[in-house]
Amino acid sequence: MKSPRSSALDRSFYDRDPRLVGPDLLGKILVRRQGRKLLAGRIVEVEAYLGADDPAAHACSGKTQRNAVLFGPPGYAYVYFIYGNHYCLNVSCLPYGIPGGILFRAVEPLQGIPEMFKLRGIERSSDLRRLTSGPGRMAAAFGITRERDNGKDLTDARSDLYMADDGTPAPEVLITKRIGITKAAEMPLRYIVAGNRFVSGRLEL
DNA sequence: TTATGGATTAGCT
DNA sequence: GCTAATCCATAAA
Repeated sequence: MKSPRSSALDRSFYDRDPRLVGPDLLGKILVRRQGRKLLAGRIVEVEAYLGADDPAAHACSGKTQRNAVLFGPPGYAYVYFIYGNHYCLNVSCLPYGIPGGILFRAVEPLQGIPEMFKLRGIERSSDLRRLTSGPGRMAAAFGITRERDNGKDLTDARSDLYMADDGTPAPEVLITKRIGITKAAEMPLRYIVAGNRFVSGRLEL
């Protein structure tokens, strides 16, 4: 594995349609520096959210204080709080002024697993699949909050939160309908690594 | 100022 | 499978 500093995904990677960025993010690595610990997970499930054409997207009805990051330059973290309990992590796509983003739904834990269990507040003996499988769980396992991470540049390997490429070959990608939404639920904008057991949904215990 | 409902999860039936 | 928990951004007034 190359050094994390040299392997951060650059801004041009995100400066494209979310429908292209989404599948390309599968197999990449989410890196978090938590104190002296390093947390890392391989991305196995994401969803694309578009702009005005996508009724399910937060950016659908225009720019607001909350969703401003989605309208900003590509490669920045959009973190929102949902259902009174959970944070969700996205990355902005497309150039400044054009909204769009990718929601991170699940990763396969690679490094810092004991720390992740601690951040989740669950026993180390729990099913590993429940650790980072689902947007709320994943955000909690990586200690992600709106206060701490919203608006953060994910292309900066000196940051405590960024995306890395360790050179792993692109995995086989499956495309499905998005999960947990009521509007535009039929749009095929969910991308998962074929056969990976850390993908959220049906496969859980 | 108040009302509404959501890109979820855990826990129970 | 079903639902309560629980916050806050947004819209309506």
